[in-house]
Amino acid sequence: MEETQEGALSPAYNFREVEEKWYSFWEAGGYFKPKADPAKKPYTIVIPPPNVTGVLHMGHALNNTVQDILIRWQRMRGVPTLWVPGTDHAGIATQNVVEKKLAKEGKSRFDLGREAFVAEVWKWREEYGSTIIRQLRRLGASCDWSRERFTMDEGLSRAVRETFVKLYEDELIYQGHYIINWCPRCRTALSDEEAPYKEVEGKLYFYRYLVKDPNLDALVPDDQVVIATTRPETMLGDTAIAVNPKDKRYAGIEGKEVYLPLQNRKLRVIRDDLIDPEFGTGIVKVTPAHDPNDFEMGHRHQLEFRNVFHPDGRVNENGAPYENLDRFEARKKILEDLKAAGLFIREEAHVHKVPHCYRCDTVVEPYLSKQWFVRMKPLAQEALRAQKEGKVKFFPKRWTKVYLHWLRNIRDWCVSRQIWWGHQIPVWYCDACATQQNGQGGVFVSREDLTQCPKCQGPLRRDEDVLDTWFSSWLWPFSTLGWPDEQSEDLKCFYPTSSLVTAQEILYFWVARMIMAGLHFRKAVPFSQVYIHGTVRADSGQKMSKSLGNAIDPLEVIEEIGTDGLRFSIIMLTASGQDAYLSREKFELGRNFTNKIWNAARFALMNLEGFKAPSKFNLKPESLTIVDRWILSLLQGLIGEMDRALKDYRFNDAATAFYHFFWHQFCDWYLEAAKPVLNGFDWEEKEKTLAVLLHVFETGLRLLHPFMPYISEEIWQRFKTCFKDPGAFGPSIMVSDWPKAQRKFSDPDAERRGTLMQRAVSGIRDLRAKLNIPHTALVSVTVKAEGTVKKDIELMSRLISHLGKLEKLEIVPAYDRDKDSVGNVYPDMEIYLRAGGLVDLEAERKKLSGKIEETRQRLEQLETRLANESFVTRAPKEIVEKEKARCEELKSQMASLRENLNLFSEIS
RNA sequence: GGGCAAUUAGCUCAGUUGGUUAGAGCACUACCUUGACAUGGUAGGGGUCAGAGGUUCGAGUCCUCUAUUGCCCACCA
Repeated sequence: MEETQEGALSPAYNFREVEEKWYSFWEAGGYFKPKADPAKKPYTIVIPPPNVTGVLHMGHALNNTVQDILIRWQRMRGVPTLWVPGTDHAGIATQNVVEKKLAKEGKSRFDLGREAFVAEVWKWREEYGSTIIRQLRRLGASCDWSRERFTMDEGLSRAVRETFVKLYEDELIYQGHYIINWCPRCRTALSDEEAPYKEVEGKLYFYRYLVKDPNLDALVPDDQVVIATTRPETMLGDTAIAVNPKDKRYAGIEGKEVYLPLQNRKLRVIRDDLIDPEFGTGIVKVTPAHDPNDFEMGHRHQLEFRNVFHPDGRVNENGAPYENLDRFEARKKILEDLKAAGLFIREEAHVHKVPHCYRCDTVVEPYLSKQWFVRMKPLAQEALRAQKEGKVKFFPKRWTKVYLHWLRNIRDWCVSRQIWWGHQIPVWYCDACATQQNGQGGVFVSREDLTQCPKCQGPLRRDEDVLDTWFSSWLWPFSTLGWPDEQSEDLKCFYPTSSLVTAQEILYFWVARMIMAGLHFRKAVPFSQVYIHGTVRADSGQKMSKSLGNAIDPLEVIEEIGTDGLRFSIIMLTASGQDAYLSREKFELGRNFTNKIWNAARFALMNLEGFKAPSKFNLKPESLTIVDRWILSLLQGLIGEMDRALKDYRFNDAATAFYHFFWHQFCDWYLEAAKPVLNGFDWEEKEKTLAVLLHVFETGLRLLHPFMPYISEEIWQRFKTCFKDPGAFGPSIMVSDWPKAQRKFSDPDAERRGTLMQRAVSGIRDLRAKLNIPHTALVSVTVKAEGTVKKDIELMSRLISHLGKLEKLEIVPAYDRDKDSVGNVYPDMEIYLRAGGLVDLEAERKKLSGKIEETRQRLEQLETRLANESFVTRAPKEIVEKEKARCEELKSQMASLRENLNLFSEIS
């Protein structure tokens, strides 16, 4: 850092250098690691592990800044603090990335084979997987990097294996045929949460099915049997048609022999409550293998399940003559053929919702296949019980209801995925033993890899599938701490963790499942508080995302204005739990504030040159001026407010409180008032002012540190040299004490008087500005005030240089204004400025009349209220007293205003 | 269809259990390069708190309804 001769800081703040310097300093000092103290309950956060494929976006920036604030705050409070970092293997996402890379080389994963492909993914992870970790450091995250975990590392793999086996033993995991969401592109199953519905403008097609005409002994189109569908291609898998049992229109329909067009297959005719007679024609084609509702009907009525698609979405042999056509090609062809056969009636525009793959946006196909499921009801029951006992608190509270609703309506979780990157399912099959125990004989679930059948020693076949990514994520709060090793020190010490900070999108995916896993495997909720912050959106209201091109890259912002500026902006702009709408310009807030702090520090250090204060602030309030007592009292209030806000996860309130205090009280008023003292020659006064200034600034830096870690450290380190015993402050601000409010400096009277002083000064400035009196021109001011007010204003007027030049300041108990005066009238003071011939009498008179009218109305309101008996008897006493006093004030104010108005009238 | 939010200054949003004259940032207007800071200072303008009713001595705040917007959930083929 370049320094001027006077020893002040260089004018421009070199955040790049500062940030790099202090982050390595902290890490080298081991401050990110928990300081063990058996007497204290630790504070722990596990990071929501970002995808290894990820790059830091604004959502991460917000999420991790919040966590870092909590961690730094608790650490400074003296609590042993642990923030566990790590990354998620992100099954499909990562596999996609590597597959894309291979595609550029003209290869597919099938060319490599499973083993080589997985090796390729690991290689990719070694090379690029640490990008986001590096970026988290750049953000200032004070994670304990020595405990960094990865959802596929050895320990976590063991946890996953243990979990699967345990669930199997508890009969909470089973294999079943089910309609699942199938992505034909990714060729894997998706959970309901991974297949969000999107509104699509489709078509509803109407066409006739066939019946057998006994007279002709031939199939003919039937005008009675007309169905409506959005997906004609699935008719290849139809095995029935259905109508509502109460639908009178189709009374005789069961008597008909109905046949499927194009394939001329006979269909059953069933009646089912599910059918809405109002929709379409009231007749539904039933495709049990390709629609979730039809699947259920299929079971109810013992229908045939006829699968007509290959896993990649092409029609299979059951769909002849459309075999090998893509599903959408088949749709076209089938419609053409229906038209050619004269069966087609019409089509309607129809907007409906269609599930899409959340990774690749392909239309998801409901697909009948064999998958592994976790039975969720019993797990949800445990979670519901825990919630009843108030074990987990959500911030903001409204998420509790959303969470409970989901738990109460929970459905089984399909955990198998047909991809290669992930935890392979620990299940082995022995074909030889398969026929025993009703076909359940050949299935072996094991903690250890099996090489031969435990029963017949024959060859085994391992289940090809891997587990859903969330199957490792839901164990994260304890798998990262050493589980399943119950003797792990970390597990004993840090589980359950304290807070979980996350976005609303993964409440079901992750938060709810973690709670269930924690309760089931560890008999304790994984964390006691969940803070759910808002989504970061672009100014337009859209979600910020790279694909929409509206993303603001946090790293670019950091390059431009520094980490502290980014952190402060994003926190101050995000109300607790509300979505944040960000644009490039909004970060100017943080940039400007950084600049302000830096310059205030330059000013302070310039003045502190050569000054040495005792490490403990030991001045007595009685020995200080009203200005000192005022700022000290505000400081105590700030500490209280920030503590309350942080406890309630109201980070923006904490940030705003600090911002307002530092800029608009400390800089605008205290530093300005300090200037004349610091430039004066009263050494005793000067020393006291410096001590207060240093104390307030240093305390402020500690309050600021969780929000803006770098600049607070940089300035704090420089301030340290201004103390007689710098060692008393410890090596770094991040391990210094979080400020505690000191009651002896809390002084409501000083605060009241301070406000009054500010008003007097502003009032005088206002008059100057209105009359356009240049700064250098002498003016004479008369203030009507008494008692301490008089003294305070005298003091303030001496201190604030921005008042401009005063010829004379008179503070008098009463004032007869003359024709050259112009005034500001407040409830507790009147300020007049003698300004030669500058006064516009007419305007002044108007202004005064307005004020009188305003005051009269308010007085009237108050008097009516006070006349109201129920107000006097029911309202709290202090409110009534206040109103009474206010009435008196207004009365005298009115009298004085009238007097002045009369004066004006006399003059003219 | 059900649920949850939101609606306050030109814009983006605060407003903790109801209690003096509803706040901030940005934008705007005027003046100011004064020895920390023009990424700044000083002062100012701008709001029938979405609408209607109700509870209360008193409502931006509580209740009901309406309107608009957003999000989540749900089996409309």
